[in-house]
Amino acid sequence: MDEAMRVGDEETATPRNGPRNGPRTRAGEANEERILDAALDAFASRGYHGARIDAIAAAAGLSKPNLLYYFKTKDALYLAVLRRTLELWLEPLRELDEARDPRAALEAYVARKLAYSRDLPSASKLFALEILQGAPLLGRVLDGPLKALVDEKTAILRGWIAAGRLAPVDPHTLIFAIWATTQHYADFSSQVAAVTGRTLADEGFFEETREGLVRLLLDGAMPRG
Amino acid sequence: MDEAMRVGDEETATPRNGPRNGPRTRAGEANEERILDAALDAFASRGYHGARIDAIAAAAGLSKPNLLYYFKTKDALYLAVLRRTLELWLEPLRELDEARDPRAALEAYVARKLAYSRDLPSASKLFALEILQGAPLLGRVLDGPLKALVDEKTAILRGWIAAGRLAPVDPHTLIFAIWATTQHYADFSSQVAAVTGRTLADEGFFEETREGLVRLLLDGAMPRG
DNA sequence: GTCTATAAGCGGATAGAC
DNA sequence: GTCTATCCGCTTATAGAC
Repeated sequence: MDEAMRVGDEETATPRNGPRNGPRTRAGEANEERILDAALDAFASRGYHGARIDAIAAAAGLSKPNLLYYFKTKDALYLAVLRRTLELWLEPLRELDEARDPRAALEAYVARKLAYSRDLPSASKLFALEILQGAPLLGRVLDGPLKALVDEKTAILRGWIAAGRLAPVDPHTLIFAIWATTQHYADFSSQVAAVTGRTLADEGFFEETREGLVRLLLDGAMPRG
Repeated sequence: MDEAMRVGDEETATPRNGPRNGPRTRAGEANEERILDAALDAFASRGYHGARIDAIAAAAGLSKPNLLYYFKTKDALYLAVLRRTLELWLEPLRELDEARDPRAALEAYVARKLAYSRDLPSASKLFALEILQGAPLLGRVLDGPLKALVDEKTAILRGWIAAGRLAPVDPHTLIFAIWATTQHYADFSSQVAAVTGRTLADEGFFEETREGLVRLLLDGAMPRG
């Protein structure tokens, strides 16, 4: 993997996510989308090195050379997948709203993140794999935009704590706990399925889990009173 | 990767973890240990396909053919690493003790798991990678020994709930939440470091995190009273 | 047990016709 | 834009001397 070009380096990156800058047809656009979808699944379930471009091409209904017409290298394809998924990944935290009631705001955030784990498990796994391996390509996103966003939101949490509207929990610990618990159901779905026999696709399990996480994170496991 | 032989299939597996059944010297034992240590780091940080056996050999201070004298194939080496780490991984949950006070027992479990994330981050990452990719080799461990262990412990939690010593939280949700939050600091250490600037190796951060997780999981984020 | 040298095969990437 | 055929480097694994 060419680590010289990272996701954060928008200047040095290909201007468009796509492979070429010239004119493109609607059929070409559609192919690109299908390739990116197939690549997301492949990279998420097998990792960068484990993914095979001929398998991605087959899943997208193209030949291997034809895929490489759209994305010149495996690296470029991986980068394009990462970029396309990035905004989606950062977005839920952005919605954490100072103006709302703390309980309602945190409940909504947990629900949003858990729905993301249900609806886009491959995206969650892709970022998990990338970060697990030291975030070679996402590094600058983590200590740039992500850190800035987290700083902004921890300030909101601190304000709530100062106002007595939130218990004096460490804001980073709380945010990490919400990420970890909700993403767990996507990233470790095979383990969750092995232990419980259920997945988030099961609507009842989703609702029980959402309710259970909210109760646990907001009210704790010890009896109140 | 040869998926025909899984970690759970002890019958069909090599009798010893090592490569040969015959006599082995103390130097040979030491080499095996060094290989397994190097292999754990490599597989955890680069994944099965990304790990290179010549790099593992170099890290262990041997030539590549010499490593292959100890472990005939890359697959056998990966399997041996997974087996050696398995017991260590299952052990903390075993210690969750019905006889103890629920609060003390859960505090101890969180502390144990967090210390594991600090002391053996590669082991945590290795299992995370394996489970993330669908647990091709650990599958039978998850729905066998792990499920049995979890069933046993959820029964304890249910007992505590029935006795009013624990709030009515779903036992699976609680166990998953403890796993997810504590393992997060090992598996996503690069993200934690990017956002907070600290790691569990920092004793102050470890203690704050342990305290913070215990407070959050046991007492919740909302003010009591 | 350990090495140097080499075989064997896979998988990313290219050539070039259509 | 899409394909068939092919190249070539890289990595696992083996041969065989020491």
